[in-house]
Amino acid sequence: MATTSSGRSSGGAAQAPQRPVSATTTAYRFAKERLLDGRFPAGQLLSENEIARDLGISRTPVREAFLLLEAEGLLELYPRRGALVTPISPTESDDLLEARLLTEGHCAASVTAPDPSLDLALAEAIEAQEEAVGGGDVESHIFTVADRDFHRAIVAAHGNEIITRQYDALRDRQQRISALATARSRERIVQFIAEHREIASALAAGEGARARELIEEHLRLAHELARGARR
Amino acid sequence: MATTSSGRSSGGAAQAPQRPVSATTTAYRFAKERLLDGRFPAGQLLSENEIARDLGISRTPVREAFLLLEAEGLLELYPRRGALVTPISPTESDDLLEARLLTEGHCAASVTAPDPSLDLALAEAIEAQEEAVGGGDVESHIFTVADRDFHRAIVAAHGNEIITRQYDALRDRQQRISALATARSRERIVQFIAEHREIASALAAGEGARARELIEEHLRLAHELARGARR
DNA sequence: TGGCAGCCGCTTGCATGCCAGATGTTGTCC
DNA sequence: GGACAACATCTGGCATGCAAGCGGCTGCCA
Repeated sequence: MATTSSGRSSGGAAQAPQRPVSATTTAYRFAKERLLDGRFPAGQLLSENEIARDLGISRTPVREAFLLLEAEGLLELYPRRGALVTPISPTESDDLLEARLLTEGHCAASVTAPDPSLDLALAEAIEAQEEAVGGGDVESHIFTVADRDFHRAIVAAHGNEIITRQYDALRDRQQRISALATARSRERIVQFIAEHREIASALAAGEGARARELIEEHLRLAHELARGARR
Repeated sequence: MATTSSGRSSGGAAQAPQRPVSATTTAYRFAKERLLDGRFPAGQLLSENEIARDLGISRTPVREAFLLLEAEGLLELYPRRGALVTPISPTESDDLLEARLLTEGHCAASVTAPDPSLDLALAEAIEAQEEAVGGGDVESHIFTVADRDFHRAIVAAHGNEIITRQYDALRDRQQRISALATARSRERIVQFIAEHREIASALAAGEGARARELIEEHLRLAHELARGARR
C-alpha cells in the first residue's frame, strides 16, 4: 500500500532486494520525469533513437516505455513519424478538476468515523509541507510531493484499489499541467497548508461530508489560481 | 468520438484507410479478446512465444501487447517467469460497482435538459438489445456490446474525455468478471431492457437526478444477480 | 527413503539489423 | 520563378539472436 504512482513506481524506493532495474524501467522513469516536469514540453517530437543514445541502451526498451506512456495519455505515437508529447487540450484542466472533485469528494465523504492511520498520513504530509516552506523550499519538489501524498491518502483510505489507481493517473496528468504555470507565492502556499489542516481535522472528527465541502473549495481555488497564472 | 474501447480499439471498425494493422495491434486484440471473454482464465500463465507462434509473428509485438495489457490491469508480468492473467480479487467486483455508480451516476445527474443525440444513441442501443433477444440471441456478444454502448453513451455525453476513458477501462475489467458467471435468463434480460427504457426516458425528459437513481438501482440489481450466479 | 546438488529447458530482457513508410531536399523542366 | 519528380535520410516496425534468471527434474549420497 505504499506505491506512489502507477506502474513502474519511481518513488518509494525503500530497500528492496536491489534488482538491477530493467532498462525499460529506466527509460520509463527518465521520460516520465521529463514529461511531468515540462522538460519535454507539450507538442515536442521525441525520438526513440535519441533517448536510447542518451541512456546508453537500445531502442527496444525505450520503445516499450513510450508505449506505456502512450497508454497513460502522456504521449501520442504516430507510426513511423515519432512520439508527440500530448498537447494539453483546452479542456484538460477543467476535466481533471471535475474528475478530482468527483473522486476525492466521494472518498472523503465516505469517512464517517475517525481513522487513526489516515490521520497520521495526513499529519505527515502537512508536516512535510511546512518544513518545505520553513526552509524556503517553495520551488522544490518537496512541496508538490507532499501535496500529492496528502490528497492521495484520502483516496487510498477509502480502500477501493481501482479508484485509487485511476486517481494516480489523474495526478500525473495534472502535474504536467501545473508544471507550466504554478505561480507559487509564499502566502498562497501557507494558505493551502491551512486548508489542508482544516480538511484533516474534519476527517479526524469523522465528518466526511464537511471534509468533502472543504476539499471542493480547496481544489476549485487552486484551479482558479493556476488558471490565472497560466494566462 | 466513436472508439469503443481504450487504446488500440478493437471494435468500431468503420472503414478507415485500411492500414495493414500492426502486428502489435494484432497481438493486443488477440490477447485482450481472450482475456475478456475468459478463454485466458484468471491465474493462467501466458508465454510470449506461444502467442507469437500462434499468430505467426515474432515475440517483440507480443511483448509490447503484454505490456499494454499489464498497464490496463489485465495481466501481471513477472520478470523471467511469464505473464500471469490477473487473478480477480475478492473485492474487485464490488470496487468496480462502486466506481461505476460514481461515474455513471455523476454523468447522468448532469443531464438537465434533453439531448437529442444522446437520446438517439440510447434508442439505438436498446433496439439492438431487443433484436438480440428477439432472435433468441441471448448468449451472443450482441447483447453485451449493446449494453456497453448504452451505458457508455451516458458517460460520453457528459463530455469529459478523461472520465470517459477511465470508464472504458472499468467496463473492460468488468466484462472479464461477468464472463465467468452471467446467468442470462431471458426474463432477466427483458427486465434489463425495460430498465434501460426507463433510464432513457428520464434522460430524454432532462431529469438527470431521476436517471441517476434508476441507474444506481439497475447496476446494483445486476451486481446482485451476478454475485448470486457466481456462487 | 529422504534430502540436496547440479543440470536442463523453459522463460524473458535487450541489442541488433533489416526494411519500409514518411519527409524534406534537390534538380529539372516548363 | 514555380511546380513536380526523384532521391537521400530520417523515422519507427518487427524479426532475430544471444544471454541470463528461474524452476523442476534427476540422480547421487547418506
